[in-house]
Amino acid sequence: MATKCKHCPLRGRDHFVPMSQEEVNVMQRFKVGELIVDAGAPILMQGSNSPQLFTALHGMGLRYKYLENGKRQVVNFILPGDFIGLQAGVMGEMGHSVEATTKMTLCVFNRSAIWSFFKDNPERAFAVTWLAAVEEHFLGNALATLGQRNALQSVAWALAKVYLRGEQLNMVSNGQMPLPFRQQDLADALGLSLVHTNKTLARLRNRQLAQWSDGVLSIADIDKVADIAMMDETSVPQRPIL
Amino acid sequence: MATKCKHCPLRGRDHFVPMSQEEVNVMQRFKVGELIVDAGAPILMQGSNSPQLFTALHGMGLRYKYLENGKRQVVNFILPGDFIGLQAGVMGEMGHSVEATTKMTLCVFNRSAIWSFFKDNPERAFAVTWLAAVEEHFLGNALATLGQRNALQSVAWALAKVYLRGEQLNMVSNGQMPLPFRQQDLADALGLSLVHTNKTLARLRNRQLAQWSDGVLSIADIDKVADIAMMDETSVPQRPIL
DNA sequence: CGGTTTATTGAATATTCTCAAGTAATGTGG
DNA sequence: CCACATTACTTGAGAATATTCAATAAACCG
Repeated sequence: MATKCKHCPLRGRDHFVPMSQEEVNVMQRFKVGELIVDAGAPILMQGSNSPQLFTALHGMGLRYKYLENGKRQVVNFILPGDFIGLQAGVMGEMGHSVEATTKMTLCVFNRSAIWSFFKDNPERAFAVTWLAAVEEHFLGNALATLGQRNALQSVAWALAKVYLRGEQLNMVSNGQMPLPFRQQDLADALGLSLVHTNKTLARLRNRQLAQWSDGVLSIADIDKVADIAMMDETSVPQRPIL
Repeated sequence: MATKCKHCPLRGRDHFVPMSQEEVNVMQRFKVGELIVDAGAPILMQGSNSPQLFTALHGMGLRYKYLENGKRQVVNFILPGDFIGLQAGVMGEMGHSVEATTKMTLCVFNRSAIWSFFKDNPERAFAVTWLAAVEEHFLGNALATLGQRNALQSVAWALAKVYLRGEQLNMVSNGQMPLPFRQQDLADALGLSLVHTNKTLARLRNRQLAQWSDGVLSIADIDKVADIAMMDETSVPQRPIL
């Protein structure tokens, strides 16, 4: 029923650091099952102390948090290979919520086993830290976007970023990739209003730089978009998977 | 000359997770020296692959990154106990720069030893991951600030946040703590212009909520400030030190 | 004592937001 | 199959928030 780690659909993609046979076996032992959720389903709640950790296998989702005034900050888009629940895993409490945007398949790990996991598998422990560092790196860039880029640069940055991630995951063909989010999700990720996000997307579309409609993102010249976005790193290094 | 880990000035403070004798010994072996830098000195450069990792012992600093257009995003203020260089340590490259704002004393660790450190000391490896998760948690909140709070709420959030950190470090007395940064640093942290930051600070001052001048932050009623800031968590959990 | 940095304030400008209205696509119950 | 509700996207216009420009004051430094 559940996918075997040795047949993990993610491992083949060149974006990920290769795993030894032994590491795959370790992950297989740590994995306690597979979770399939429908679009719209909540996976983790902000403030919760979930007994489970996940790796996204298929589908897409959102990390977000709500403020008291009802405004929502989208922290990141979740794509296959993303690790979910680290904060609860080590600190005991999630700083944000996670929900599925499309139907998703998730690898399920047991939070109570994380300590023995660390003790017995230093390579895997290092991989967990690596992923945390990757996320920290991303959030620093996102912060710079909200703080220092204007709307056009922000939207260009977000689209280019997700496009580059899509490329690494072999989701891009003919300059197109699936991006099944709403404009409101992007607006909440960039701290822009829906209206302004919409108009900014229209500007990029009119300039023939990026088109995003019906859940499909299409970028003809990624370098031009990255240029508008002032992205310093248009290549993304390998990272491990769990 | 160099501070012995067993006499570390940080460990006494109740904010930090206690360390066993054995853990202290491990840190002592991992520690290769102490670095003292003057105010204004660079410590790590964005994009660099530093051979060293640090823990701040005394003094304060800044994490920041520059964009191509010359704008600067301050990612975080560095206070004693902060771990510096994790990204280079695991990914091989820093996503931001670090510089000293005051004279600083830093514990120095050897990056090349990090792997054996992980292998031989799972508890310490777990602590590193914990710190990474704490930073990720903070950055998520910072993102929500830049994205969803207005200037008054943002400034209130930043001041309350640093004040609470100061409390944990026993730096607060009589509602006052040292905060030796410039208004420009705060502005760059919140994605606001210097002028607007200045005027917003004046508003908080006039309302007798928070005063920050001559490098000293003074908050009479932290709950009121946290309230304006819509902070959900006014208590901060313990965390490990390295 | 000039030169530099930091903080402060006013005024004009620009960006972004909110409000409002309308379209298109989809789904539901009668 | 149609009327109606719902959701996502689009566009225009006025309002609010924040930026830029400019000038001044205060503190610090060599």
